[in-house]
This record gives sequence, C-alpha cells and structure tokens, in this order.
Amino acid sequence: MTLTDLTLVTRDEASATLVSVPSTDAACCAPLTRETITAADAEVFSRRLKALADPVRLRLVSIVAASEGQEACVCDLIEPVGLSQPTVSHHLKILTEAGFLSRSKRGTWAYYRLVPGALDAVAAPLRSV
Amino acid sequence: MTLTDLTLVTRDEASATLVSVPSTDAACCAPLTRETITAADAEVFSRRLKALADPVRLRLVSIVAASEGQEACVCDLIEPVGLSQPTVSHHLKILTEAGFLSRSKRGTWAYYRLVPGALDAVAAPLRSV
DNA sequence: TTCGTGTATTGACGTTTGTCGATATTCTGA
DNA sequence: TCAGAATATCGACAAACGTCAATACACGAA
Repeated sequence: MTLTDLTLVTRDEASATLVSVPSTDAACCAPLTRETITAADAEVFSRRLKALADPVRLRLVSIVAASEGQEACVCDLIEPVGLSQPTVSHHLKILTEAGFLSRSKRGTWAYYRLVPGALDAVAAPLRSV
Repeated sequence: MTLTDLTLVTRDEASATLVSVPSTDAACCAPLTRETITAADAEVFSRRLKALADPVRLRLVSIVAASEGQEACVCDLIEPVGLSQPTVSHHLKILTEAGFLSRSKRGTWAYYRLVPGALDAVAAPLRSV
C-alpha cells in the first residue's frame, strides 16, 4: 500500500490540526468546498492527484479504459505513447500503486485493467454539490 | 496565460495523434474512460491536475472556499498552512494561473476567491458516467 | 536445461518543484 | 513626500520527477 509511506507529521512546529488522522472516507475526504481539508487528508489526496497529473499517465489510463475488455498489456501501450518500455512500465507502476490500475499476469504478458470507481473517488472531493 | 508555453509537439518521432489540436471542451476533454484522450488534451488536463496536486494548494483552495464570503487575503492563509509568506504567494499564483482562484486587490490586501465551477471542470473528465 | 520473449528494476542524468531569505513593488496614512 | 504594511518577485538550494540504456527477472517452448 502507498499509505505506508505517508508522513502524518511533516512540520511539527505547525498547529495541532496537522497531526490529525486521515479521514476514513472512501473518497479520502469530504468535498473541498464543504469543509476545510486536514493536512493529513490533503497529503493523501494530493498523492492520488499527483499519480494522475502526468500527460503520459492520463493517456495510459484512457487507452486501457478504451481497450478490448478494458484491459491492455504493456506491449500494446508502448507504441501509442511513444516512450521506451521501461518508462511505460514505470508509469504503470505508479498508476497501480495509486490504485487506478490493477495488474494481472498471464504467461509473460502483464495485463493492466482500470480499477472500477477509482477515478470517481478522486473526482468526488472536487465536486461542489 | 499558461497555455502559451504549451508544447503541442513533444516527440515528433511519435504518432500523428500527438500533433492534434486540444479539445475545445470547457472541461478540457471527454471523460477519460469514454474515448482516448489526445496527447494535447492530456497535456492541458495534466497541467490543471498538477496545479491541484499539492497538499498545501489543496488546503489553500479548501480554506478559501470555507472562508467568509468565499474569499481570503494572503495574511489569513499564512498561519493555517504554516509556511512563509513568499511560499504562500507562490502557491496562490499557481492556483490562480490554473484558473482555480481569482485575485482582487483592495488596498494593500489581495483577496483570493474560488472560481465557480473550476473544480467541477476538473472532476468532469474523471467521472465514468 | 537452454533460448527467446515480455516485463520489471537499476543507475544515471537533466528538468521541474517546493521552499526560504532577501528584496522589490504597491498602496495607505500621516 | 515619506514611512510602514501587505504582497509579489528573485535567486538559490535540495528534493522529487521523467526519461533512457543496461540489465535482471519470469515464463513458455523446444
């Protein structure tokens, strides 16, 4: 899990609210505009956003979602994004560790699949209603 | 505008789809899972996500939204995030240039306000329905 | 077991990012 | 006009990031 390396206290000279425990909300936290996000929740949420905030990774997610059976192997993704195989694997790892993709190996091929609801969970805290 | 430094063609040895023009969709692009995002749209969308993908900036957006009249001056934001004034101004600039906040100066104070619909516009392409 | 193929990891490199102190800018009030 | 206050910009620095070539690993086929 990516949560294991989460630093709960980044600046201990700051206020006590920075030490609060992350929300147990599946979507990480309440809508940003409804109540002030805690420092811990902001850390968790920004981690997920960072994983998505790269043009190559956005394309990978999109291509996987649009593929036959919502899954694709690495070999199918190298040519569309135009990067080296190690780089593509690296991006896929980041997306997988962030919970957006799941990996299943069949033979020598590694198939990546979109995790249902993962994108919606990120979108939820951004919605105003 | 931040769009002026957008490099439409990053790798000309890649496929022709990388050279396509960005979508005119207000939300930047169609849902990621509905159709494959173009390289240009991915560049634009990742720029907005990057602006949001920082724990301090998430807190700033959240605090501004929760403030009286949905606006706050820099002086109100320094203490809650526990960083220096130049750093807070820097983050506010990034959020403003990305279109999430608007700035209005009254006297020596600079008031930042949430741009209506800006967060929803980012959330839209992430939704599966 | 050995070979070939698909994928992951490692190590290196240049670029970008977040932060600060120092300083510049802009405005108010006297 | 000048002094002080709020904010923005600049320059520097360490840390994180994106990329690649080289290499290691895992698996199927012969």
